[in-house]
Amino acid sequence: MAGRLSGVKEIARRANVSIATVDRVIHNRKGVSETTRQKINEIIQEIGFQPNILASRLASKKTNRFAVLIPDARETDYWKASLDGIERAYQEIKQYGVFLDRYLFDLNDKSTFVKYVNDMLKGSYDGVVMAPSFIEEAASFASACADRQIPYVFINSDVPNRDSLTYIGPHLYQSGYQAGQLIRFGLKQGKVLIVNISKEIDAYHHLLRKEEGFRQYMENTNTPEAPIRVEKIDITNTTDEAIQDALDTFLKEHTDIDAFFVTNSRVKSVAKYLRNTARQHRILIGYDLSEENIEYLKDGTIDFLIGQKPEEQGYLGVMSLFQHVVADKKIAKEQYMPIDIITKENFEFYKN
Amino acid sequence: MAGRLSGVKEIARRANVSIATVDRVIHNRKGVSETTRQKINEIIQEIGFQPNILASRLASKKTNRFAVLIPDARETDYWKASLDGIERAYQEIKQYGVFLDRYLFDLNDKSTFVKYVNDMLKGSYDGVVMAPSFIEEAASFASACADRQIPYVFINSDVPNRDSLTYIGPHLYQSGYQAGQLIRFGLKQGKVLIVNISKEIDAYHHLLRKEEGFRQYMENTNTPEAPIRVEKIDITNTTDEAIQDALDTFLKEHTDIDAFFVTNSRVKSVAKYLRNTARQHRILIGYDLSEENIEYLKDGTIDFLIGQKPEEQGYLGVMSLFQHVVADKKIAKEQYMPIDIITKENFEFYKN
DNA sequence: CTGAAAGCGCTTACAG
DNA sequence: CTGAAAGCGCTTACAG
Repeated sequence: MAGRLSGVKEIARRANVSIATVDRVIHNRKGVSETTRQKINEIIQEIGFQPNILASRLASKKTNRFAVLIPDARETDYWKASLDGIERAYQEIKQYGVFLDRYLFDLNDKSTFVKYVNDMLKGSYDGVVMAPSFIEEAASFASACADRQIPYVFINSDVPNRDSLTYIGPHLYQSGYQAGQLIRFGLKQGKVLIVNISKEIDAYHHLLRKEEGFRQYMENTNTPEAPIRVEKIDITNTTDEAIQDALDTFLKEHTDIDAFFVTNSRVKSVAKYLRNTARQHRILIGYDLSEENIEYLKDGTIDFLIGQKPEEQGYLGVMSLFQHVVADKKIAKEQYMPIDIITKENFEFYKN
Repeated sequence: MAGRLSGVKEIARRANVSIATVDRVIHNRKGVSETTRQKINEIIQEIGFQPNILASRLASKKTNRFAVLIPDARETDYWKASLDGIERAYQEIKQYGVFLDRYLFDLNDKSTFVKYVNDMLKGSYDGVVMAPSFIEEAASFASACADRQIPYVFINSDVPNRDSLTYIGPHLYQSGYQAGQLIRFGLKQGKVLIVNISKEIDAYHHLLRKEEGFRQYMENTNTPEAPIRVEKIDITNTTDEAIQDALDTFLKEHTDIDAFFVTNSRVKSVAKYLRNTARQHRILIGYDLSEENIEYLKDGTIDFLIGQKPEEQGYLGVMSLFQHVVADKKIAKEQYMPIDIITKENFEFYKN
């Protein structure tokens, strides 16, 4: 494996000490004289020693327990994909003695989030991955983790001013900015409607960041000859019926909308409306590769979907924890997902 | 790790045999009576035995040697990225006793390809990853590997009718089809020029597949009211000067081109021409996130670049070999890369 | 056909 | 502050 001239045994031989002492130095344990510590460290440098992580985990029998806290997969394709990524990561690392508990809360019931948080704090985990869907509750959970020195990772959305190990998720503002580019490329000039559909205050905050980016793009690129004007509608009753009604009412009054930017995966509801009311094609852009959204992409109602790589988020969430806790590697503070532009023509090549 | 009640020792205890015999059964080695073999297999099923791959590799000291054969990284950003991915994979698997040799041939000198192929055949490798840039030579190399029972993986481009372990790379036809969608979305109607720039017959063949996809999209979506007509130019002298001249000559005669589809990373040369001759913006789409291309994306000369994930290709090439040879996993016959749509607004979130 | 023993590279008590 | 020995779960000769 690592070769016979580069292991702890070789270091011990060169330093004229036992391998136990070498081990102490490698792991910065105390009980070694400064002299021998230095000598050993020099040799480590010299031969470029890299511990054999297989042998290390095998011998130590050390295990780690991680926990993930995300919305229940049954809710949406999005969280299903995230969980898939989590499982994929787990398959890769479980052989290293890592255990993983999954807590799947109900997005419509904040109390399940709180309950699981309490359970998790009792569980004495070595690391946590969470989707901070309920910002305040997540923030206080983060504080509790910090107090207990438990590293935690945010996926999908961030909580400001929390010292997480890393944030893994979309760059919301920039993805709105990207949507702006696509619409301008296809529309040239006219009027576009931003559609925010959400009943959750917490989530609404995220939609606004996308809206900001979108508006900024239009502002930056507008010219007097080819202006694009922006309207917006907030829909807070999220039953499908209510959404259809809200759109109908709005569009009866504003008949000159050429394009729609829906700031989340609810784009399917707008697609449904547009397909039913037909007339002619109008540009429609939204988020996420849910099955329903893809149906509307296929039939041409939706022009573009912006993908946020939920599977990758889940995978990286767990792997980042592993790299940090087990492999002692440096982790980037922010890991923004690519802003995937998905069409009828390329969606088959994106799993999520 | 795997828990004390599920290892070879436990199986041996239950079967009333030694662990050596258990090992023989696990690895289908001969020299075990049918009776004990069955008994052991039953127990393996019963307790759901999964061998500890760490311990296995550690104990066996088995090593594997892989080789990669790709164009020299100095040639282009593209192959630099591919090599990066290969190195990333290698870092992950080297601890399992895998060694990797890199053969970087000169894209402009077929003889270097042939030379390396001969070297590799002498090297008795356990697996090969190659970019079959020279189709015939690659095909005969593939045959030689097959004769020797050496699994081989094609990345970046495929060789028809060869029984590779897997193909990892773009779906050329579909990426051209995707380019068609983008141009129609922005252009609505007019005239588009396909630009093939290549002096290599082998490579030209790939460009044609993209061209086909592009043309098919236009054909499928053309209507009498909003037709898009397609012209094309092949440029086989690939010095920058010659390209500029060829474009200049062509465009003096065809002044009504509204959009350009360049079928490979040479899009930078077309961008240079368009930026220098200015007038007004015309739609320009090409391939690959090279530094130069990104410069033209940033300044607005290029509208879209289609990414082919060279880093990912390199990574998956090596990992597929590892999964097959070391971990004995099933590998999908074709692993098409996503057709990434890259813009000025999202390129920062794509490494390659 | 089968088993006892040594060993992979590292870690962990334990003894000094 | 330091070392000898046992052991992690598996594999590999070697002996019978």
